[in-house]
Order: sequence, then C-alpha cells, then structure tokens
Amino acid sequence: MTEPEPFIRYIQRTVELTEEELTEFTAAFKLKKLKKKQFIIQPDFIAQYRSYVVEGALRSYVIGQDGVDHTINFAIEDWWVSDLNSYLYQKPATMFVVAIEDSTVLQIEYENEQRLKQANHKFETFFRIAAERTAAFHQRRIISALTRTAEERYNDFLLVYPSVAQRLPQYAIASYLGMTTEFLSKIRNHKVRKKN
Amino acid sequence: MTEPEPFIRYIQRTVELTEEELTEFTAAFKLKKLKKKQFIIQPDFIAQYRSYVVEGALRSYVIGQDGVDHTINFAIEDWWVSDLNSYLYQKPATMFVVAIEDSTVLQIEYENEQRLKQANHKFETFFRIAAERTAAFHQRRIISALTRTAEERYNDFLLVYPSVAQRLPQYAIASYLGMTTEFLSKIRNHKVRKKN
DNA sequence: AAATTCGGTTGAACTACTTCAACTCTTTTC
DNA sequence: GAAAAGAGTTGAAGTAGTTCAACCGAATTT
Repeated sequence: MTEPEPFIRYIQRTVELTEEELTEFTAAFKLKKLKKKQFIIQPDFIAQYRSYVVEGALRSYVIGQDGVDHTINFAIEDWWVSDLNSYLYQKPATMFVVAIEDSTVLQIEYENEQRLKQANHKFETFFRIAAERTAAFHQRRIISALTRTAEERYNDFLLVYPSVAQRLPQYAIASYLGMTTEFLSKIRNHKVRKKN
Repeated sequence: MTEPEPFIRYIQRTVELTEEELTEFTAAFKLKKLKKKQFIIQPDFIAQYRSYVVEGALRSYVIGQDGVDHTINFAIEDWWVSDLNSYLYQKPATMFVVAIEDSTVLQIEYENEQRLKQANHKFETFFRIAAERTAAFHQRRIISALTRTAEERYNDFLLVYPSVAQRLPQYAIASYLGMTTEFLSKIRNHKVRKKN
C-alpha cells in the first residue's frame, strides 16, 4: 500500500496501534484504481475483498425477480463496501458492486483479513468495531424503513448524509430509500398531492 | 451463572475455549427470569445489557410518530436481543424490549463485556463474530424489505423461521415484516384480491 | 362467572406509491 | 458532431397495502 493519509486516520480513530503494527496492518491492503462503471463484485462470484474507499463513490445493488434494481448501499470516501454475506461467509454473492465515479479503493483479501485477526488482538478489535458499526447502521436503516414515509425517509437522508445526497444520481438514492425515481422526483419538486 | 447447556454449546460453536476460559466467560453472565410482559429495555434509558435467550421469547419494537408499534426484532431460544445502538454506544434507547412469554435470559453488562474483550483475544473474537452475524442478518432483511412484496416477505419468513412463526403473535410478525395485522390476516386467509 | 381486554378476521373505502408513456436535457459513443 | 443512451420530470391511471369499523372467540381480570 502507498498509505493514504485518510485510511491511517480511520484506523487510528478505531484502535491504537504502534508504528510497527500500523505498517503490518496497512501492508495487507492493496490500492486499486477503478474506472466509472467498473464492477468489483458480481452475483454468483465469491466476494474476495472488503474495500475501503479512498476516493470516489461506489454502489451496491441487487436485481429483484421483477428485474428492478435496488440499491443496498453506497460508499464514498472513508466508507467500506462489500457484499457482506458473500465476503464473511465466502459464498456466492447476490449483489453487484460498481464504481459510479472513477474511484480508488484499498482492498483486503479474505484470507489476509483472517490472518490479521489471528495475529494480533488489536486487529481483531478493529474488525469487531467495524462489524458493530455496520450492524448498528443497518439497525437504524431498518427502523427508518419500517416507521417513516417515503418523504420522511428522503428528508432524514438529506439531514444525515448531505454530502452523499449531492453526489449520487437520484435513481440510486430513490432505490436506496425504497421508492421509484419518479416518486422521488415528485417529492423533490413538491409535486406530491396529499389528502390532508 | 448456573451454566445452561445450550449457552455453552452456543459459545463452543463460535470460538474454541479451554475449560478455564469457558468458566471465566460464562461467569460474566447473570441468569434472569422474566415474566410475560416484563420489559428489559425502555426508551430514554441506556441499555445496560445484552441478553442471550435461554428460554422463552422476546420482542423489540419502536413506536413511530403516529403512535404505531413496529417490531424491530424478536428473539427465541439461542438468540440475542438488545437495543444495539443504545447498548454499543451507551446512549439512550429508542426501543422497547419485552418478554412475550415467561422467559429466562443470560445477561452481560456493558462494562463486563468490555473487560472480557480486553482480557482475552478469543473473547474479542466471540463478539466480533456475533457482530458480523448481526450485520449479515440485517443485510438480508434490508434486501428482503426492498425487493419483495408483503406476501413474498411472509412466505420467506415462514420458510426461514418456521418455529418462530408458530410461536409469535401475528401482530408481531406483521409489524416485523412491515405490514398491518389486517393485511397479514388477509394474506394468510388468501383474501388478497390481485389484479392479475 | 361476568366483564373486559386482547388477538385476529372481514369488507368497504381510501391513499401512498407505482406504472406507463411521453418529453427534455445532458452525457457518452462512434 | 450527429446519434444514441442515460438521467430526470410530469401527468394520468392503476394497485398494493392501509384505515376504519364492526364483529368473534379466547384469555385475563375482577
């Protein structure tokens, strides 16, 4: 790795490592440049990597029976992305993960992650915290999906991820929030007629 | 703890511990009996415990602006339950967690969990795996919510959790799956009229 | 054991959101 | 640089799922 600063800061915000440990840890990651529209995960293939976004934006999605595309997550700078169920359990993916801008990511391979976790208690702690954050994040999203209307979900999203909202195409935001692009367009332009 | 067998087996399925470690680990848990309708977590209070269900069934839910009750999760034997965002970050809960049958749980206090994780790499691994399972589980639920109709979600649920489906009241299942009790009732009795 | 509450059912009316189709503007491709 | 594809907008019609209200039986309370 050529050690991008933000990644090092991300690690240091999570666990306290010595210089040596930091070197060992970051050595397990490989820098990869992605062109817009390039895929890093596809259904039926096993997700080999977990990727930290250094620069750019990626989107993960599934295609339902009906052929409609549903955004499961996206990731911009300082976020992680993978197909969790594929990566963690090394079974075939159900998701696509694609770059929606030219991007740079740091990737760790499954086997290398296992090795790191075994080698050092602190590295294990790092991945434990990462998993907890993901679980807690998903929990909040589930609550939002169950309790809020389309318009509320969009407004919440703008408040929580203003920078993301500006960078992503609207169809990605709409399908992430569980609505059609058309409906999101109407919400944004106050074209939603209410019975109240 | 009085060491219920299923809990020990759960631990051994997750990490390999020596007799001594197992004793140290289980000592951090306290057995608690719950009467039906007893709450263990309530909004505005900090979730102090993570609870493993030895026997019985619990339900976690939030109440939306509209006053409607939404099931976030439930837990039967061999599952865990808590308000993750409250417990992990020790901030006020947004959820209720209540026993829907007389139940027995094993509870670990936040501070004790922290102590265990620091004390032994394997204990850290245990909680890392637990967090990963939760994250992966939530991911699957999000995909289901985004890609499937109410009826499909119910059928999927029956397939994946047949035992849970038999034990839980229907209003809990309905609100877990993101629909009303009335609609689930119609699905179950094939009273849903389709335009196809 | 009567009264109340709780969980579930049913039908009719309603609505939040989708679908479809047509159009515009921007970006990409050859 | 013309043509095609991609992203977003708008309106009209349609539908999956909600709401409301009335009812039933079983469990819980008094």
